[in-house]
Amino acid sequence: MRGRPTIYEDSNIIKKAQEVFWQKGYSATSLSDLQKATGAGAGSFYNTFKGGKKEVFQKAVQERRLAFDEFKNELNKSNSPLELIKDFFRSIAEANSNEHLKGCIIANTVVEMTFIDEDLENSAVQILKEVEQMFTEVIKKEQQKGNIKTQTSPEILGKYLITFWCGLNTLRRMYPDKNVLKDQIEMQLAVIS
Amino acid sequence: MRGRPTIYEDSNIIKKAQEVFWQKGYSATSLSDLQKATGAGAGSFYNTFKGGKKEVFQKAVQERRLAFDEFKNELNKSNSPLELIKDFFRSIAEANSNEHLKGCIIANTVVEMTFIDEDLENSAVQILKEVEQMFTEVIKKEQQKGNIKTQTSPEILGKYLITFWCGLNTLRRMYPDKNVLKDQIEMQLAVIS
DNA sequence: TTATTTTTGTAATGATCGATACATAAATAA
DNA sequence: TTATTTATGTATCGATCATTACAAAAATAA
Repeated sequence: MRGRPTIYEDSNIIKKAQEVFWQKGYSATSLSDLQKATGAGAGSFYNTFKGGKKEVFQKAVQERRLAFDEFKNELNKSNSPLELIKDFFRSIAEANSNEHLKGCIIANTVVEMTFIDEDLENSAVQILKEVEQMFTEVIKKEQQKGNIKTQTSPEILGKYLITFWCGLNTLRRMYPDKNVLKDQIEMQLAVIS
Repeated sequence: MRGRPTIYEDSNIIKKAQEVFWQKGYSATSLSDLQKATGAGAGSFYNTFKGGKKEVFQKAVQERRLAFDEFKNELNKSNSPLELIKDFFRSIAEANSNEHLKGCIIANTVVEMTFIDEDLENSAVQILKEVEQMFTEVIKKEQQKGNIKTQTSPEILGKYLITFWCGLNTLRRMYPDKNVLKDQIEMQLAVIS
């Protein structure tokens, strides 16, 4: 392959940019912020991402979806998928204060981008709906197996969990405290049993 | 009183500015946006609000708190405060699509401002905590009266309701649909009974 | 009337915004 | 070596940012 070798790998730029976007959101993050965080100058940045700031944000969001896909794979292999979901929620309480304050980049994006950028808004909403559907499917199966007593429909329970996830996204900022969150998460998960 | 008469009333500027902030958030709202929305030019704007954009945002948020105070007063006069709270949540489903997409300006602010402006973040968090406390107090009283069977502590149930409120803030954007939201709200309120 | 006070409208400020232009560096292909 | 290709660093773009400066407008007080 010809040409000067790349020193700023795409994936690394996205990773570093994601950290800034996650904390500051889309609008409040400047190109200058991204250049400082990634080390890449404007030349490299726009050579790699013709779509500029928006393209990098999209890719940072999509990168986050990969983590979700991975979790979904684990769910499919698991014998107790509901317990895996519950443990995922429980693990949130164990995060450090900075992670609490950052919250979920997808949920943050839905709140921030509604009247700002339709594309970014839609792709974030889409991901949340996929997560919701994952919840719903697991609940449906577990209900059929008799592992869940509640007769509430899996659709409503799935929406209950995604609503909880989004609510937790704010509660964590109000109380970035392990003990508070732990009790709260346990109480809310008890609804699905 | 001396001097040229005011044609842009403070309260009116705040009201108009609030509408823009509510939709677009703090960072994405420009002074130009505010001037278009309020009609007031830079002269009037900075003559009235020395603190500029931030001061107006603060006042727009505090104005919203008044609505909360009013509700709190109604709660204190009510014989069935819990039902009043539940009806408040139920009324959310009846909002129009634009209102769903706007969500709650206080909850939005907590998500947006975390790493951006400590003052604005803190005042929004403060308001949510006061709402939570209102929930908690009502639940405590109703439990003592025997109107709530659940033995879960009022503190956890209060946090449950504020978490629901914040979760609903995102769910409404995913599904700005009366029927979806109605069922969801009813299910979540059933936990407090 | 004249002086004083306050609000308003407009022009300008310097800073920063996201993005582009372009020369140079650094590799491979011919 | 020389030509070609790609990435990088830097200068700069016009636009917009939040804010300030300032003169004119419009009222009351003297």
